[in-house]
Amino acid sequence: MLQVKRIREDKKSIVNGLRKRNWTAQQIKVLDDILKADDERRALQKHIDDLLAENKRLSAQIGQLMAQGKRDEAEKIKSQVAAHKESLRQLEERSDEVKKHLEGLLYTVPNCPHRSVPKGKSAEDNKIFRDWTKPFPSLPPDALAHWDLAKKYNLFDFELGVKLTGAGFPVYRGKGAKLQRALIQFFLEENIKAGYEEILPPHLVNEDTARGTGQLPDKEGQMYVCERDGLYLIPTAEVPVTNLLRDAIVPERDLPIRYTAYTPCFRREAGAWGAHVRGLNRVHQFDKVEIVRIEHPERSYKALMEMVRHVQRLMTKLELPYRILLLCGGDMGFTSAKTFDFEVWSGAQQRWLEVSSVSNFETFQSYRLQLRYRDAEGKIHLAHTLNGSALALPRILAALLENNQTPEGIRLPKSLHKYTGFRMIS
RNA sequence: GGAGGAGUGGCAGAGUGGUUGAAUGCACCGGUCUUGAAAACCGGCGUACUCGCAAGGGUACCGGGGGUUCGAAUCCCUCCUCCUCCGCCA
Repeated sequence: MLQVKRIREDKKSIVNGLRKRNWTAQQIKVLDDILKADDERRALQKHIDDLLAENKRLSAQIGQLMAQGKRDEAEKIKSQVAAHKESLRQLEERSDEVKKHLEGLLYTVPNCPHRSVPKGKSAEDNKIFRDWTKPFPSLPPDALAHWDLAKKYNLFDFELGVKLTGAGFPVYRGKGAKLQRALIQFFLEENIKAGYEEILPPHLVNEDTARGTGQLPDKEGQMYVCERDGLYLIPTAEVPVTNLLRDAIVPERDLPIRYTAYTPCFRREAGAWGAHVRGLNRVHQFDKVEIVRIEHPERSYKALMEMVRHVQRLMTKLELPYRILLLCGGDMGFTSAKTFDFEVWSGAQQRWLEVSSVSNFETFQSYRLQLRYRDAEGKIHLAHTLNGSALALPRILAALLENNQTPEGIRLPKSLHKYTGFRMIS
């Protein structure tokens, strides 16, 4: 959520940002509605506070009069207070309406893209930040897509998943299951080496937590809900991990705070099914290792690049052809100020698959989370939050299987050997 | 799941209807003293919203929400969490 204060003080840059997200002049007018609603909110608040202050004073007087036995005078003041209370009731009712309205408006405004974010309407306008320049792996003419390789080597099974749960819940087995576990281990170890503290969070979260990172109310339809208990299945580790510091004030010297977490991710993906979703390209439950960073505002963009380089190293160690995209305003997520996407080349499908998204949210999340830090002078500021996948497993697995297939079997990259215990799937 | 007890500032812990945003201690920050440190002493030390150029005000918050009252940390209702006992159980 954007801070109203920022809209008030720096409307011009926000307007520019929204234009990058292809907002029309008509849409941008919501900023004026927000300022208007906030003006009303403040005026009401002032009025309410003044009346409350008056009542407080009068109540103290009543206390004194009672103590002195001046009942009549006390009664007179009581009626005065009663009159104020009636006004207060009305003012508070109106104030609640205005606040709700204001919040509703604020929820519709996405984060303001950083000035380095390119304009653009869709994925086609994303800038290639780093391209793959080497030749792609040469595959045999009868190269199989990962879903066929899975059958051939008995690595995972969608039909069984349907039997147990439904479409999009694969059952991994044998070397497929072990490879999955090895990847998780590999990612976690690499992240820990890079200074991230490992977190193993709950996979179900309450409403406050879902609200903290903006899953509620924005993406309610994307989450699985346990209605009876008021809990949500996490769509990403970002949710529980970033919320660790909800309502917290950390000392400046503790920054940056770096977390990494493996969790399964549950996504309803309502309405997202169509072309290109075969096999592991899109599923309802998948595994992901996430990195989260809480940063000083002055260093968050440096941190973003560090995270990009870190994910890059992971890709290199996995020996996978990849490219990095700098997302344009039109393709960026609602909450992000700047995002880099990583795509891996799927040799058999002959297409790029997104495997990581690394973003700086600046204060968009921390405002709602009330995640702050205290500087050397004791002043409190909102921290910047960043996160990225390092990495999401299914498409990495797909690319590993497809790109490394040989007549003898599937060859695994060296960095994984110590985690898998085998070098080939055959 | 059943019975009982408890939730107060970073921590410990007073406070059961009237100027208590909250005693006291510890921790922390600044100062005096000291060659330095410790001890001792003095002072400071919550967050959010809001008014003000500022100095400085105002309001709210004692697990969450609601209620009673002129007035609530204090009384009532409800939910949550923790502890003890019973039951169940990996």
